[in-house]
Amino acid sequence: MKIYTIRDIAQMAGVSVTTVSRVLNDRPDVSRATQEKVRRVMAECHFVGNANARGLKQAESDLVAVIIRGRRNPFLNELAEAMLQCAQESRAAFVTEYIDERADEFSRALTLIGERRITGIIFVGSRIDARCAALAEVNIPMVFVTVSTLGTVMEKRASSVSIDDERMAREAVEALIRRGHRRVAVFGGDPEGEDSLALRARGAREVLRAHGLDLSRYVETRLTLSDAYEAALSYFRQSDADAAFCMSDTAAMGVMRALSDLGRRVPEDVSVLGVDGVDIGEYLTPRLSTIAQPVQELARQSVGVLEDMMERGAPARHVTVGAELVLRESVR
Amino acid sequence: MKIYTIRDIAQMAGVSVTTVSRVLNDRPDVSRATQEKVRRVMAECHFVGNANARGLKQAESDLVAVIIRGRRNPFLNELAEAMLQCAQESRAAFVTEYIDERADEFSRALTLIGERRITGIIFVGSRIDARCAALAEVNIPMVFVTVSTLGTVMEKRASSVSIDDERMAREAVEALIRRGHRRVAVFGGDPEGEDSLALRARGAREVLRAHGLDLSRYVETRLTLSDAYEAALSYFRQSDADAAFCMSDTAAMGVMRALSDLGRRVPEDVSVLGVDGVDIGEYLTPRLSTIAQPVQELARQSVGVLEDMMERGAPARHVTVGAELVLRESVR
DNA sequence: GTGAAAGCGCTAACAG
DNA sequence: CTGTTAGCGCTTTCAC
Repeated sequence: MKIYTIRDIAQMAGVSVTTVSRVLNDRPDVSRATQEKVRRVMAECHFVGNANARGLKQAESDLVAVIIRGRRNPFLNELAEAMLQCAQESRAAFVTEYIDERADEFSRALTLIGERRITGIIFVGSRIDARCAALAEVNIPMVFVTVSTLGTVMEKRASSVSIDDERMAREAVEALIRRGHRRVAVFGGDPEGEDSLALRARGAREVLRAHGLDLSRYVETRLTLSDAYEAALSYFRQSDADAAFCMSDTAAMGVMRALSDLGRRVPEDVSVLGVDGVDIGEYLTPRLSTIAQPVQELARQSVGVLEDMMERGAPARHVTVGAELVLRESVR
Repeated sequence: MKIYTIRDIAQMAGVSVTTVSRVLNDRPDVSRATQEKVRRVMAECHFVGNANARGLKQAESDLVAVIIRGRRNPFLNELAEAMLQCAQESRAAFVTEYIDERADEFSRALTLIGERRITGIIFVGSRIDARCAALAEVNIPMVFVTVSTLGTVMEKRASSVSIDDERMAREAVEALIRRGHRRVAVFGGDPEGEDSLALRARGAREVLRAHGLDLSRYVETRLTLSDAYEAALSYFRQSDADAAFCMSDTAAMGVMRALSDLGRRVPEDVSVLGVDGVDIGEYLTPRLSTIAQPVQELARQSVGVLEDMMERGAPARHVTVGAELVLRESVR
């Protein structure tokens, strides 16, 4: 199978490479006749332009990288899918880049800037921490989704689109308390960071305090099925908690399994509440209660904000979208 | 933030671009001293080579595309992750390319060949059908994972690595029958294709026949949570089936939820058996029985076979790896 | 061991 | 409306 270049096409169509390039880029200044002739030849040869050459030439081509933390994270994948949908209409081309949860997405971003000359970045599911320093000198539009950069070192540089994590955590725990739970366990990440998990921990603490309770039932764990499962297994062996607020649906599933293993029923003995609202949640038995993140909205806004920055040089903006507490069977 | 080119580095290090290029590619013919000097300058500038330029020049760079059908498919994602792991040691660079389940991965492959000059392809979770014709003229190494191309038009051209779908389906249904089930429903895709789902349907049919039963309880559906759920809901409303063999774990989850909605207990009233062995399965209640695909093995073999083809010009090979029937709580 | 120079395929002035 | 020309940043002969 021969791979044709723009030059081959030009020759076959009896025009110059420039003209072919024009047709390729839908430039208006080509006569109908020439255009059709060129298109016909391209179609016959199954011509596909070389992206490397194009990328090399157009230093300013709009290429945005969507960096997703965790290929196995269903929520982030739902979100990425929705973003790519929104990006269809964008003038820019979007490429997804998965990165291991333990890897450093910021240095990866730097590499991407160097090697592919990307002109925009969306960080999906990143944490804001010291590693951000790597981005200090970068001056290309970026937006963080699912985490707010407000009040962090990135505030001025990067936009963010997220739910109000603190408030939603408050609402979640409040709901649990209102339903008679006094011994609320919380499964989350490092409560001292600047990320969304820390905000949720803070929100949970506030509400507990307001009700004369505290965050002493905090279980720090990675939010994976197996880690949350193990954490819950050892925690509930010696705990009288009657509710668990888990900072991701995936973690909640691990916790539910552990409870089941320990002979505790959900929700009769322990209520379980997750975060994210992944589709699998409502297929579980019992159906998982959750704080559903507005995936479409998150996607739409993040792509929109990035475009504003890229096309109109808009300054960093911080958007908060509404999440929804969805009470299903896993909460008593 | 300035983006440095190899030329800048050369200038700063007081050498020629050729030398920098040599260092960049770990060529042996550079003196220790020069090498160190260049490396130091590159490190100081956080130099990252432009992949477009490199890709443009090296028409024969080993770039393989891993085309994955369905970003939301947990099994395929597990598999892709494992493959990328194996690919770390490979000389070739691997890039993942997700494609919608309804899109055409074959024409996408053609485009990738044209625009990124890829030199190898791994199709993850593809179906073999008429669309393959598009690949007829392509002569680059390809391997299909999870589906066998043996006996199809692609047999000579493309390698494949998969489980013995027909046999595993036989084993699955056999296990169900052995446990006293006579009314086995099967949830799968088009039973008349050339893909793995059709093979499974065939295997199921054989065993049923051998036991004086038939495939009349076949429910054709897409193997997603919602589609399988809807299909099962309407099917079980008017069916006396006492077991369901589902051709993916995801579909099995949808079916379990539907059964639960209809007041049928799993496994007391209906046994459910899936395929794939995704990690979430053992966290469900009841724990999902499944035909577990050997993810690591599938990954290792597919990458290995592709490398054999790329580096040694090996002919297409067809590898069958062993799957394992894992009986858990969802089967009586 | 090192450098000069010729492109890879494409786009974008600049002329005509 | 169309063509000529000069690179984008890198690798790779081919000399020295």
